[in-house]
Formats: sequence, C-alpha cells, structure tokens
Amino acid sequence: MGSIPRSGVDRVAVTLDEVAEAAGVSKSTASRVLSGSSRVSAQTRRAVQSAAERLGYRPNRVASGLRTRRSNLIGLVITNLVNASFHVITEVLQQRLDECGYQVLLCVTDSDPARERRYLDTLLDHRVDGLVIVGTGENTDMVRQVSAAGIPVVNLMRAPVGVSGDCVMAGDREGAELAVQHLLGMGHRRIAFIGGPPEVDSGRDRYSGFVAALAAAGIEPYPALVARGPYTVPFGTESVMRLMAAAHPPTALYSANHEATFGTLGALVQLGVRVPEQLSLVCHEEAPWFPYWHPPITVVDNSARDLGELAVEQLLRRIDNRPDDAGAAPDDAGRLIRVGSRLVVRGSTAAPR
Amino acid sequence: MGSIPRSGVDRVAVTLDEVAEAAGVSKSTASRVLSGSSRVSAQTRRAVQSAAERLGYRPNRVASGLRTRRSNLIGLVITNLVNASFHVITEVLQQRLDECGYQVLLCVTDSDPARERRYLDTLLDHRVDGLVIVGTGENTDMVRQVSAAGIPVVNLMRAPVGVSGDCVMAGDREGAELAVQHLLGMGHRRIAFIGGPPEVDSGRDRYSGFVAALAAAGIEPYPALVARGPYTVPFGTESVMRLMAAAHPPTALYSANHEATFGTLGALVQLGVRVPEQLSLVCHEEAPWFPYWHPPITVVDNSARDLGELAVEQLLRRIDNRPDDAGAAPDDAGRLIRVGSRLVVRGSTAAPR
DNA sequence: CCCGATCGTGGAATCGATCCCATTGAGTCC
DNA sequence: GGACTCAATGGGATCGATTCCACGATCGGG
Repeated sequence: MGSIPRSGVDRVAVTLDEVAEAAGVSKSTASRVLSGSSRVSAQTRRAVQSAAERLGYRPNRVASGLRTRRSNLIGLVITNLVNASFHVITEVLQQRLDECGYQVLLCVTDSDPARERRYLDTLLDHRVDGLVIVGTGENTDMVRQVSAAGIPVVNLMRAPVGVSGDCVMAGDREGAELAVQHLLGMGHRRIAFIGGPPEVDSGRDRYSGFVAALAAAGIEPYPALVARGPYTVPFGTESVMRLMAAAHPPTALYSANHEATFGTLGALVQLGVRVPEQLSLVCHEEAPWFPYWHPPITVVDNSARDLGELAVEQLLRRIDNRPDDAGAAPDDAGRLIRVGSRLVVRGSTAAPR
Repeated sequence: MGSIPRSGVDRVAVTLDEVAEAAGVSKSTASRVLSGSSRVSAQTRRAVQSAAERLGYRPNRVASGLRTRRSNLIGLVITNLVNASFHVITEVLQQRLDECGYQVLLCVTDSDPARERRYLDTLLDHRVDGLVIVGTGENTDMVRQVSAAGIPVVNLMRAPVGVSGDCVMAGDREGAELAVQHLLGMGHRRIAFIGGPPEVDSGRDRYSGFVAALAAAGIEPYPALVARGPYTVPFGTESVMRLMAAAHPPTALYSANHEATFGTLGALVQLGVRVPEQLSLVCHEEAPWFPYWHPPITVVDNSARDLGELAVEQLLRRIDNRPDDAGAAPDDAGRLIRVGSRLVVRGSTAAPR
C-alpha cells in the first residue's frame, strides 16, 4: 500500500502550469504555443511542445470553455433512433462534427414536447455552440428564443410554422410525386397510399405529393385506397389488410415510411400477394436491407446522409460567422435548404397485368 | 437599429452574481440556496429563489464543472446505430442518464480502433464523469488507464481480455442454447447456423452455445450447415442460398443477428421456402417488426433494454462511491453482470414434417 | 546614434460557479 | 453578566485555461 505513494497524484491530469514550468516559460507563453498560434520564437515553441508531449498534457476543455465561451459541444435533439432516417442522420452528424472538432450531446425526445423543453434548457446550461433539432413542433417559441440568444439552430426535417433559424428539409412532396409518377408511367391507375400522420411534415408533404401526381394525371384518389396514420408496423399491416380487401383492390401501393413498410411486407407475405406480379410496391425511406429483399424494393430515398451533412454544414457556417458581442444580425434571417429525393427503381415495381 | 440598445446585453446569460445582487445577498449565499441546500434562513432562501426566478437564472454548467470537477457528462462509445441492439441501448441509456441529471456524449466508432482511441482522448478532455463502451477490443490498455485514472468505465456487450472496469454482458451463449434446445425439443436434428464473426464476443459466444446445445443432444454440427461471417444483410442472403442448396438441407435455422436475418428472410421468400412448414426459424436479437411478420418470428431476445439499464445503474453506482482524492481502491475490482436472454416463441418454429 | 516600430514574453485579470474560513449576532448556561 | 455554542452570512481563493496589457530587447531608418 505504502509502495504507491503517488497514486493520488497520478490520477490528476497535467495542467498548463506544469507544462509551462517544465518548459521554463510562463503560462501565457505555453498557452500561446498550444492553442493560439501567435508569435512565439521557434525555440520556445519547441521547448513547450516537447514538455507537453513528455508530460502527456491534454487541455482541459471545461476550463477553456469557460474562458472562451465555446464548449465545442453541439446538441442534437431528435425524435428517436429506431427510425432508419433518424439513426443514419445521427451517425452522419456525429461523424462530421467530430471531424470538425465538435462532440454531440444526444437528446431523444420520443416526440414529447415537455421533454424537448427540458432538453433545450439543459443544452443551454451546458453552453452548446449550436443545436440541430428534429423538433416536435410544440416549442417554436423557445427555439426562437434560443436562436435570438445567438445560438445557431438548424431545424431538420421539420419546419413548424413560426420556426426560426435555418431549416434543412427533405424533398418529401417531390419524392412522393416521383414514386407515383413512376407507377403511373407503368400504367397503374389504382394506386393505394399508406402514409403518416397529417400533423408531421413528412406525413403531410408526402400525401400532398401523392395527390398532386395523381391529379396531374387526371385521377382523384379513391378514399378506400388511402390510409393515413402513425408511423408504426401494425398500422402498415392493418392498412394492407384493409386496402387489399377493398371491392377493387389496388394494383400498386405507395408505403410512406420505413416502419410501416415492415408491416406492409409482412401482410403481403401473409396474404400471399406476389410482388410485383400482383402488386407493385414503392416505399418512401431507404433502409439497408431493401436492396437485398426479394424482390429488391423500389424506394424513394430521402437522402438521410445528405440531410445530416447539410445540417452540419449549415450549422458550422452559422457558428463561424455568428455575431459575437455586437448585436448585429446574422447574414440572413433563416435559410431553407431542401434536399432532393431520388427514386431508386428496383424489382418491386412492374406494369400491371 | 438604435431602437434596440440592449440587444447585445440580452444575449448574455444571467449569472449568479446578478441574482445575488438582485436578492441583496452575497454570491456565496445565493450559491448555497441554488445548489448546496445547506443552512440558509427561510427568508433569504425565498428572496434568492424569487430573484433567480424573476431573472430567469440558469446555472452555467461549464463554470460549475470546472470548480466541482463534475461535468454531468457521460461518454458513450458505440460501434454503430444501425444495429437494433445498439440503437435501443443508446436510447435507453440516454433516457435513464437524463433522468439522473447526466447528458450523453455520443461517439460512433464504426469498429475503428483508431477512432476509438481519439474518442477516448476527447471524452477525457471534456472531463466526462463516466464512460460506457461497446469497444472494439483493441484499446484495452487505454481503457485500463482511464479506469485507473479514477473515471468509472462500464464495458457493454464486449469484454476483451485484459479489460478493466465493470462489464455488462448479454447472455449470448445461453440464448443460443435456448434457441437450439427449443428446436431440438420439437424434433429437429438438422439445424443450420448463420452467425457472426469469431472475433466478436457475440459471434463467438452464440456459436459456442449452438455447439454446446447440439452436443448435449449427442449431435455434432455438420460443417455444411454452419456459416460464420460478418453481421451483414448480404451474408445472411448468401448463407441461406448455400445452406438450402446442401445435399441434405436443414429443417431448422438459427440466424444469429438482426442484419443477417433481413438477408435470411429475403432469401427464404425468394426460394419460396415456407416458414415454418418447410423450415423453422429462430433469430437472435429482437427487432420491433418481428412480432408482426408473417409468420411472427421466434426470437432470442438479448434484452437490449436491460443491458442499457444495467449499464447505467452500475455506472452510477461507481460514480457515487468513487474514491475522490485519496487513492483508495473502489469497493471491488470490476464486476461482471450477465443479463439473461429469453426465448420468445412465436410462429416461425414448428415440428419438422 | 537616436527614436519608433515590432517581436517575444510575463504578469495578472477574467470566465462563473463552489466552498473554506472568518465574522457577526442571537441564544444558552452557570 | 460573561463565556460559549451555533446558525447565518460574506469575503475571497480556487478550478485551468485565455487574453489584455505592459515591459524589455531587437532592429531598421533617418
């Protein structure tokens, strides 16, 4: 026991003072070498660097954050991680931000506005340098305050009315149109829709794209072929059961979300419906296993990776030219970036018989 | 422009000093009221609280972290978020930790040891209060240093040799045994295995469970019915193709991972193999859509939720009685917690014909 | 050779909270 | 009434880095 006298000391990190002392310079000079790269002689620079190396110095980001008011932390507020788009976005965001020296504070809201509020408060307490929000839409007032307080905010995939800050949005409407146009082009006329709740941007936009594409072909959607509900597996299952039991069942189906599509596929297997011979299928949202399904599933890819990357890019742009102390307005009020969707045609769509 | 003179001021947060001044007390007293709940008169307490309320005071966690050496940040180092177990764990961990006042710094390694090293360094720089690691297994030396430096570490799902800190492990071997016993009990003898890489704990343990259960029934695994490879969709697909093309195809299949199972199911649909009539199927790892498949899939649930919860519980236990400045050893050297797996029998398994 | 500019460096204030220690005043006991 | 206890509070050091300011040395131009 007594043979390890410095055990209490070992667990204390090396500070800048110690490096400075070891290098025989002042704290200020050591700091200049290690962070600010301003005017230091080559000789002292070497001395400090080797001392830091030797002692295994690592800067304390908490201390430096207090002084500089930059935490190098970004808050990510997101609905869940189960949905494929969301976990892809989270991964991409984290990786890109890390490359730029930022770490991610993850907050999963589960669509609960109260939790979202608490997270926003907490993230501010931690002095995050920026925020990416896939919001519930219930706290726009609070988001506006945050943004007004000079903390860059990027709204991702959801742009509630009265939102402030930049928005990076998926091309949901356009994507749904692409899907329906593809089906129409193959000769389908009875096209069914399984989609998300009207309260959510993607639910609304995908439906309006669906309707618009049909309208452009002079078709009005049959109510019996439209199912709008939650983004859940059972909803997909039940909807397929109902739609396929209609007097005139559809020859094609647009399934507007990854989770619902699980249900859709399970129900089709259960009913023994052959895809694409009896029913063509297009799904909105790519998932890693769609290309390997039998048949490989035709999808509308909402470009989750791009959404993540553009969100980071826009956020960093804001952080870098954010007004510091003067109350000057940022370069523009709030940019809307829309990411293109693309149709990936695979084997689940074919001309109707 | 000149009409908003305080815009520069508005964006500065309220500090404890200001609260103290507004309440007519000293900074120390204000601090006592708002954090330490030690002896303060009811009157001053009210004064400070109302001043804080009125000014919208929120403590600066960076400053308080510097002084107290507690950041209220926990680092989570994890392989990816695409795998169902991993994103469930991440969600659960984040939620539980938040309930206890901690936020999560998310780091996705993508199984890259170099990235893992960098993340560990960065997390230490941010002075995280603890770490949960689903590790690559290549940085045990570094993890040991971290742990020795007094930062609680919980290893999750992976326990490489020479690891230090606590381990929360899935009951992989036991789970695989349950699956095989279930199949044996129904009368199956030709049972195929599609599993993960031997380098990963789960790949190794699930295979040994598979072998052990067969051995207990006096059966030796047929090499033609065993596929060990990466946890990917294509590997599942290819394996099924190969296994079902064998001279004596299996009557039952154990599919050892969520991603591979996608491939497995796609391939079975493609081959027109009816489940469970022609082939019984058990999958390791639960996924939200398995109960809704046709037929509903029998699974070994590795209890990702429990893994997350137990990891948090153990981590907080360490944080709360961690040796502070004295070099005293923690209560025990490193605990191994094993989470039970359970078999959820659904419709994808039946007696062979 | 002198003066101003520039460079390299150290001293000390600062960020915002926590907490040790000293001080004050009220209450208690003999 | 004096000594003592104890609760309530304020002053000020402190955490570890950054950064403003000042000082001395070097250098070049006139």
